[in-house]
Amino acid sequence: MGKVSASSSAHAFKVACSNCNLRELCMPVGLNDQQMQRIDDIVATRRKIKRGGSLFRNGEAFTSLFAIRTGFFKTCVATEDGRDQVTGFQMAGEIIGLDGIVNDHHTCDAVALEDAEVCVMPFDRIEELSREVTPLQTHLHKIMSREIVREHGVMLLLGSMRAEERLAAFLLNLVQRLHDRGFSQSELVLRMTREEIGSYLGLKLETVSRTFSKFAEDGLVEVKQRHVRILDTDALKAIVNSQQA
Amino acid sequence: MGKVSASSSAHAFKVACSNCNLRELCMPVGLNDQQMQRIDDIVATRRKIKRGGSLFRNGEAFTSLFAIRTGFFKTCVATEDGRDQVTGFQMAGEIIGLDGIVNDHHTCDAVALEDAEVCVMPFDRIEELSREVTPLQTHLHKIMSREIVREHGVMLLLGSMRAEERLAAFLLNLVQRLHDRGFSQSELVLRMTREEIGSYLGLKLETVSRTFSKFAEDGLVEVKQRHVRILDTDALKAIVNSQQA
DNA sequence: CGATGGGTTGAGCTAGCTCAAAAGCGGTGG
DNA sequence: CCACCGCTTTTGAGCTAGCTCAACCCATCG
Repeated sequence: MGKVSASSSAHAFKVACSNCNLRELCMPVGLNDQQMQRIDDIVATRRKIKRGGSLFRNGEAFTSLFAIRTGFFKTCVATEDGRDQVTGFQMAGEIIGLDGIVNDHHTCDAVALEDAEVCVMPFDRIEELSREVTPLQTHLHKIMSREIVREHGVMLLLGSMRAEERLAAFLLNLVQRLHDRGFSQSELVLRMTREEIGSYLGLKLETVSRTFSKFAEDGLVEVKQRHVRILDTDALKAIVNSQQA
Repeated sequence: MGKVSASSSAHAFKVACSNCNLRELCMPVGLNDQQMQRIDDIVATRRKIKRGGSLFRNGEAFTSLFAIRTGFFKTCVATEDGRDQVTGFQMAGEIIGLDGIVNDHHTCDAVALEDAEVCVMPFDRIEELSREVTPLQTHLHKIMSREIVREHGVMLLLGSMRAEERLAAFLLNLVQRLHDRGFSQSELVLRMTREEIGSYLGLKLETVSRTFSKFAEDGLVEVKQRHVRILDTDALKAIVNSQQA
C-alpha cells in the first residue's frame, strides 16, 4: 500500500466510489452510470492518517472535504486561552471538513483516534460537478443540513441534560451509528478516552468514569475499559427522556 | 404552510433584493445585473410574523429558506419529554430554516421575539438557480458552513465555559452583530427574556440575572431591564478568555 | 520489569441550581 | 387617572450535581 510518511501520505492511485461499500453513506443514491462515473472522478486521492495524526488543523487552508473510509476521528475547537472542546466523533462513511467552506480555512482540528484512511474530494470539483449533477447538489445540501441538525442535538444535550442523560444519549448514538454500519446493536469498543468523551459531553473525565460505573452497577451496561456491552437499551432510552430535573 | 395563521400573513407583492439594504448580509456580492435580476426572482413573497408567532415549527414541511428583513427570532429544539433549548437568536440579514433541508421538514421552531418580516425563498428555486449562478452556489455553501462554525462556538461555550464567561461571550456576540448592522457598539436592547438567554447559554434564569447584576456591580455594564450598556468591552473580553478553571 | 498513560474511586468543595418572596413594568378596564 | 393583573426580573437562602484534588490500579510496551 505505498509508502507512508510520518502520520499521513497522499496516494496517486485512483479509486472508485461506484465500488465502495460505503457508497450509500457518503454518496447520493439513484444515479445513472454516467453520473456515477463522473462522481468517481471527484475523489482525487486517498490519504492515510496514523492514530494521533491530524487530517487538518485549525487555521489550515481548506481545499477538500474528506470522506472517511476507515478509522475514527474526533474534531475539536479551541479557545484562545487553550481550552478545547470535542465537537464530534466521526466514523466510516461520514464527511468531514465542512467547517472550512465559509472562510477557506479550517476552524477546527480533525484528529484520527485510530489508523484511518480518507477519500480526498477537492471542494471546487464538488461545486463544479454539483452544478451539473442535481442529485449530487441535493446530497451536498443534505449533508450540511444534517450536520446543522446534529449540532442542534448536541446543544440540547449540553444545555439541558444531566450527566447520566448525556452519557446515555452518547452511547445510544454511537451504537446506533455503528449498527447502521453493520456492527452489533449492543456491543462497542470506544475509540476515545474518558477525557475525550467528557470534553464532548461537557463533563470531567472522572464524572464520565463514575457514570459508567453507575450504569454498570445498575445493570444497564458492562464496561471493561473501552469495551462496552449494552444490556438494557430501553433503560438507557428512559434515562435520556427522564426529565428528572 | 400556505395557509395564513393568526400571527402571520403572506403578501403577494414583489420585492427586489437589488434594492434591499440588507443585500450584503444575505446575498452574494459581485453579481452582474443579469444575475442580480435572477436572484430577485427567488424571493417569492414576504411574510410578516407578529411577536410570539412562529415562522415554522418542528415537524412542518420544509419548502423555503427565510431571510430576515426586520425583527428578531429565536430557534429552539425540544426533547420528547418537553424540555427545550434555544439554539440561536437571529436578526435582520440572517438566513433561517437550514435545518429543514436534510429531511424535508423542520426540526426546530422559529419564533419571532418582536414583530418581524421575512423574505420567503423557495428552496427548489434556490437550488435551481444556484446551478446556474455560481456566486449564489458559493454563497449558499458559505451560509451553511457559517452556521456549522457558529454552532461549534456554541458547543465550546456550553461545554467548557463558566456562567460569567458564557454571558460575557453572549453580550459581545450580540453587540458585534448589531454593530455590523449599524447599531451602537456599546448599547443594546435585549429582545429575549432572561429565561431565553438562560436556555441558550445552558443556565437558569436566576443565574443569568445574578450574573448581570455582578457585571453591573463590577462596572462592566449598566443594566436596566432589557436595556444594556456595555461600559468595559475589554473586561468582558478578558472574562471570556479567562481560563480560570 | 519499570515506566507511562489511561481508568477508577474516595473525600471534600463550590458554582450554579432550587425554592421562595417581593418588586418593577406594561397593559386593561372601570 | 388609578387599580389590578400577569409577566418578568431581582434577590435571598440553602442544597446538590458535578468538580477538584489525590491516591491507586491496570494494561501496554520498550
